[in-house]
Amino acid sequence: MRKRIPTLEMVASRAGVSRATVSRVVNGVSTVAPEAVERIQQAIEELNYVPNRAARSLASNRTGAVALVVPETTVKVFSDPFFGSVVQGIAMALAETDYTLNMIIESESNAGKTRRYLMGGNVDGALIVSHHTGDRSYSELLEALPMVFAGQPMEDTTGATAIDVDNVDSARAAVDYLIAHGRRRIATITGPTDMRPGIDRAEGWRQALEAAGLEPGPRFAGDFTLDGGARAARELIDSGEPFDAIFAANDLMAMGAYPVLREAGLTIPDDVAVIGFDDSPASQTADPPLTTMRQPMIELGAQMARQLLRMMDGETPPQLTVLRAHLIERASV
Amino acid sequence: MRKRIPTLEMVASRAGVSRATVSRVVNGVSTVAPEAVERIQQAIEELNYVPNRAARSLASNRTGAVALVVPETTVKVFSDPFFGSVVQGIAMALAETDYTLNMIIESESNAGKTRRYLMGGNVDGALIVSHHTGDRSYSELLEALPMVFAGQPMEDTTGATAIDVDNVDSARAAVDYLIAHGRRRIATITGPTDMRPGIDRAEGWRQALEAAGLEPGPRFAGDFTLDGGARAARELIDSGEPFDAIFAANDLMAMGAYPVLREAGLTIPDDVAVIGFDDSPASQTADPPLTTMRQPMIELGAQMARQLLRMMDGETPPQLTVLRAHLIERASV
DNA sequence: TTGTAGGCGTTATCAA
DNA sequence: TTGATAACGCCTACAA
Repeated sequence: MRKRIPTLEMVASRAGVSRATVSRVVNGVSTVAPEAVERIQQAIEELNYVPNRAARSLASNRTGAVALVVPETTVKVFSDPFFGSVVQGIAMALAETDYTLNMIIESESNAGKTRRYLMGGNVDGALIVSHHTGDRSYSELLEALPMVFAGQPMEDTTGATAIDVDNVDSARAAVDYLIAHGRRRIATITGPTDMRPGIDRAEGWRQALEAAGLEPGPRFAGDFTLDGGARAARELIDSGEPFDAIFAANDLMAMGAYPVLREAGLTIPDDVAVIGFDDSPASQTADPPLTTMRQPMIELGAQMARQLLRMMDGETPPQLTVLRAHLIERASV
Repeated sequence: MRKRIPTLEMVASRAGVSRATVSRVVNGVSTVAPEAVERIQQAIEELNYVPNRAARSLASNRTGAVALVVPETTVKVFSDPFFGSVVQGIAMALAETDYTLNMIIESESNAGKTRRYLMGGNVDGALIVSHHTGDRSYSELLEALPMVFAGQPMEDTTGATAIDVDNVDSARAAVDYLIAHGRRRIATITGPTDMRPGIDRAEGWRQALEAAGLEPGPRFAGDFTLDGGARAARELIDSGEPFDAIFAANDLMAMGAYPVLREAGLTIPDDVAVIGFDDSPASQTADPPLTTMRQPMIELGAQMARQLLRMMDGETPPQLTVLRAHLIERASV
């Protein structure tokens, strides 16, 4: 039989005070006699008392919980360093508080479930690491619950608070680096053109070339996958256009290009420099190790959490906070 | 101002019945007149009613939540495909139920927090993806809360239910594969000898050789890192012992051995076959792509969740469930 | 500084 | 098949 869980009531009677006073001590209200505090704390200790969250939540109308909304597709690529690090940042920032993280997986099959959960008074706020961000289902929620998004939504969801990495700027930095290393015919393998990072990184590439007075190099579309990168690289080579560097919109595509370049008799970085984006784990073990842009994912997660904490405190934080990726120099440039 | 959240009471009055009846409908109790059900459901629809979890939990003494306990160190290597996939499996299995996943990060700084959380009636059960499994802090909890562990604890925590991969068996399968491909002098690079997987995989290697009537090949200790693998490979070569294959206890070490072998003038797989363990992402992009054993992590997560569900239903599931890794054939053998 | 008492939204036990 | 009604454990005016 499970032992009976101690209640406030039990602590009170043991300490010889009322429940109200115990409640005050538990919640750190200062208007309690030091001596009483002492007695009560001892009773708590002895009984091993832990406040019941449900009761507390019911009475106070606050839950002490935060929702972490993840799309199922992200879970599928859970090993995606992006997501993992963001969660790490969130978790770390939250660990210092008393908030609990409720992870909720969004999928086709439970579309309404997420909404119900968020509306059902289960959490005090929500962190959305989802790509469906533009969904109007969220816009209703926005007025009901403090929410912070990872990544700027495609559609300009009004009023949404988001933390994002400046993809344009970061891509430009990557291309600038290639230019600084003497490359002049810089090709790009882009991401899908219906995803923000895909678009923005291509734009950064374009801007960098323009700013340097170079003519735009060849450009081929990938899909953020290894195979997509290989395919794009092949097209690039078949096109016959000259190039001495490739800016790939992510590491996977960059590494997909590696064997294709090699088969074409090109060596990296002598004949062609390659730079990626993401600093994914495999980029380190690639041969040669891939130079890439690392996004401050942990920081992004931490910022999300901090913003949300502020919002739950009643503050109105900035709509959009932009972070910047930084270069990881390895041997592919 | 936030709109007032609809309550059971409101639904009841709108439908012209008592709260009790509404509660019955919400909870799917069948003893309600079809006509009443109809009216009530409509009222729920119109008001957009969602049951308040805290109140429900308080009254029913069940939370509808499950804790997912992760050690901070795991979060640090969150991109660890192991963890990600396990979570994915858990999430998927739980998505079909009404349980919510409460992720809780264990760290030095909040040691007691986890315990308090689990004891505080916050969840109906816990899934532990932690390596501190042997800690006695858990053994107390075991009697208070249904818990399922990922991976068999080193110390035989009594009464703990765990799902694990059979490392001995899986390692043996890997080595059998090498043997089937004609290798006869099979070396191993082991993991740390104070970790279960390290020990067990080495044991599987030994057993496979013994069963095939081969004499044990050279054996060197690594530490599951890239560098450790390289170091061990160097020792192996320097030892002068002949070998035509290496079984590395994980992919990272296998890939760490690659450049060392190459420098020694050995080609893979012609001169020496290499097989890893884990099917980590980088193993695909390695050159040559690494043949490896993939652990059924998603399945493991799903099993954990299912076992826990059973336990929360009052059943007593098996103490230990063992899964088996399967071979991913690539080009390194 | 402390205690009293009402209420938070559900569930569950009885009667009816 | 339904409805009162009493918990559930805690918070929070309000009074003392």
